Amino acid sequence: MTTGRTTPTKRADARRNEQVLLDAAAAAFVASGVEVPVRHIAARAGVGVGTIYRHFPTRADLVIAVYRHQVDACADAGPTLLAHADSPHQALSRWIDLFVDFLTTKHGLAAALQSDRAQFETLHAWFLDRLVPVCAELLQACVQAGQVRDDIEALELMRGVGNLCIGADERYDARRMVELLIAGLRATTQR
Amino acid sequence: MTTGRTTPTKRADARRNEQVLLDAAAAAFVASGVEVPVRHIAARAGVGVGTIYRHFPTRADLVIAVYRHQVDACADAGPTLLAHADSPHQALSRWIDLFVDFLTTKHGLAAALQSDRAQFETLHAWFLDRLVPVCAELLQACVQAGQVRDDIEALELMRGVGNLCIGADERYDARRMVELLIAGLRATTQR
DNA sequence: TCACGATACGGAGCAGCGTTCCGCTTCGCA
DNA sequence: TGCGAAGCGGAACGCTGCTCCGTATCGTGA
Repeated sequence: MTTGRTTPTKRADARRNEQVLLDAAAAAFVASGVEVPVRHIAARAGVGVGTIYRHFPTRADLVIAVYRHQVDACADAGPTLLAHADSPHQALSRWIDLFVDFLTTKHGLAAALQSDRAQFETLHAWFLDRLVPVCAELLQACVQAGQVRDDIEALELMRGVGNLCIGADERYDARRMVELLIAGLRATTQR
Repeated sequence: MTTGRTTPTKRADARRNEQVLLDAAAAAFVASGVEVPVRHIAARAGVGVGTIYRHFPTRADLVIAVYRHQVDACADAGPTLLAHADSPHQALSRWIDLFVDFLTTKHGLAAALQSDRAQFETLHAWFLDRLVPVCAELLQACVQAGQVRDDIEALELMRGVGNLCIGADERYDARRMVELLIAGLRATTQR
């Protein structure tokens, strides 16, 4: 607006720092979970906290940036699975598997997504925006094939699956619980 | 040990304050959720925060005290339901209903139970200790009646149900998700 | 090559959290 | 009624996410 041409692109050090930050955050998330303090990430990256907040206005933006590729991959897998699976239900089931994989391998991510702390609302919203349409497409195909009851919304299913993935450990197998949920989803002739 | 008889019971003001605190906490939980700051509860009760911490060494102890009666009632309902229901599965289903009722009517309680914040671990442990045996008894009866698959632990089911109750609102009906989970629990002849 | 404005950085500081600590007050028995 | 024990209040501590601004660095036009 003011100059418009002095520095058309980000400064080299800023670009470098952004990548350093993403790497440091990813490492910190693995080491200490997604709730690791911002200060720790800054220290690991060798920068001040101010630098983090300039690149990523809020914690959630940083988490989103770190996991963006994986979430995108999960979203993209939906149509592919639908096209190649034996049945819509199999496609849905496999896609849910991918989603559960993602959530359970990221220490504390599922819990962070559902935490009612305001800082994570953006994160929550972004995940849903990105993945709900994909889930809805799969679900719709299942319903049309008569393989799944028709009174469940994609949003509801996603949130249910996400919730089930919270706090998985050796005594709580989230995948098995999700399996139960998906089994319960099947269209039932008996009632 | 030292005196042993000077003051056999708590002082009157302490007993009074404990009740005031329980009432204030219950009101604060309803008004602002279980994550309401300790300072707010203290202010509502008209006491200092120190007073809260003498009566309830940690937040979790206060939450436990507030909900103790309701949790006890839920635990007691297990055997009763089992004795009077048409089938073990019906008893289990109704008992889970009670549990879901409890969790969803307490704003944020389910989330607090699963939060990985250390302060809530005691709370989480207490809930499970109290309710898992009851659930196990119901589940066992269902399995023996051949109504439910036999490879699910009570702890796992409880945690799954608890997780599903997190963040219920007008767009996410936790009860319906739990219904799916319980439906998925049924013993299946097909595979 | 260099000067200078735009850009980016670091970290002290703020507000809010749970929890601790200790000087003061109140209770209730002897 | 005196006095030791019990209880109370709230300042203070260490932690959090996040903001703000003086300082340092970059990169371009002269």
